Amino acid sequence: MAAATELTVGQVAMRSGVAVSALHFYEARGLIRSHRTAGNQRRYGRDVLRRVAIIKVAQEVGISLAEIGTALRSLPEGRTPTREDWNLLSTAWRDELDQKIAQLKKLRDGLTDCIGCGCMSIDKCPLRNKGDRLSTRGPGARRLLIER
Amino acid sequence: MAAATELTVGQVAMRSGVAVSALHFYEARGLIRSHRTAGNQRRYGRDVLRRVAIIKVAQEVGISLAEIGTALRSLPEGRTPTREDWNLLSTAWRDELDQKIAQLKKLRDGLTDCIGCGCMSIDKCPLRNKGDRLSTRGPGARRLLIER
DNA sequence: TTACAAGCTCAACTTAACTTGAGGTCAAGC
DNA sequence: GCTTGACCTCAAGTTAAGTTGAGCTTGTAA
Repeated sequence: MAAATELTVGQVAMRSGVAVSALHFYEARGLIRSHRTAGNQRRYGRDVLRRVAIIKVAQEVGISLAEIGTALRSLPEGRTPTREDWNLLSTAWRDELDQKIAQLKKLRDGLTDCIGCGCMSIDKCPLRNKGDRLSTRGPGARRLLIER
Repeated sequence: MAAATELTVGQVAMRSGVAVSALHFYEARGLIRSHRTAGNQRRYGRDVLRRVAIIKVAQEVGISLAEIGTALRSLPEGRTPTREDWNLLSTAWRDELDQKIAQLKKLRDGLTDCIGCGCMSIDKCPLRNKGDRLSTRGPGARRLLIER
């Protein structure tokens, strides 16, 4: 057994709780990186664990992998994320979360107001006409809960 | 021009703001209904506008079409939704919304606590280990923001 | 040295919610 | 009577985030 510093995909999967296939996928998307052994197998530095942790947290916040990738790649020199970097990212993501919460609250309040009114008029219901339209932009599936 | 009571798909699309193809789609999913002219074209009663309005509001709340369909079909006798029905649905959906908001708040508070700590330890970070795991259940795409 | 687990690649499948396109019909004005 | 726009059906495409499987290679423990 070599120095305990290098991890195989299986080990990373185990320790991070994400599937091997997901790690392959993240790598293809440029979210994590590995080098290869002579036999073409992936080996990861320990920093990959922190990266994966960041990815998972960001996903729970509702950030897409594409955005996460952009954020990670925008770190100066593409270096391993430090405490400082994490501060920046988590602050930004917390702000996004705050916005989403605010949006949902607005919607809930509208819904609360509307209970009992039963109007649901296409033209007059405040729920339907107020606020930025989410839909109607380009093809493909819609973002399920909220657009930015 | 016949009595102004019957609407064509195009008219419903216009007045409701959803695409004709989406209306076809909703009909295939059993969310709305139509009858056909001699020439096999769809004609809708005005109640379709209220139904579509309900669908759109529910979607903004983050309810899936499948759940919306179930809710609509569970209305006694499949009748046109009344004020009463709308009350029931909107109350239930508001509660769901409340839960989602609460969940996001928990996440945000965790994120806030973690800012500055920079730990991101897979094993120790409270953000990573606390709370119900969302992922890891069955194949296919994950619900983007929140599982129920 | 021989199993057998763990890796590798690449293509295809999954879900949700629609959209797009092809190929053909219906209706209404000129 | 013909052209034009609105309709119709059905199949296939789109996005996100992975998973699943086939077919083949590595690595390691007995």
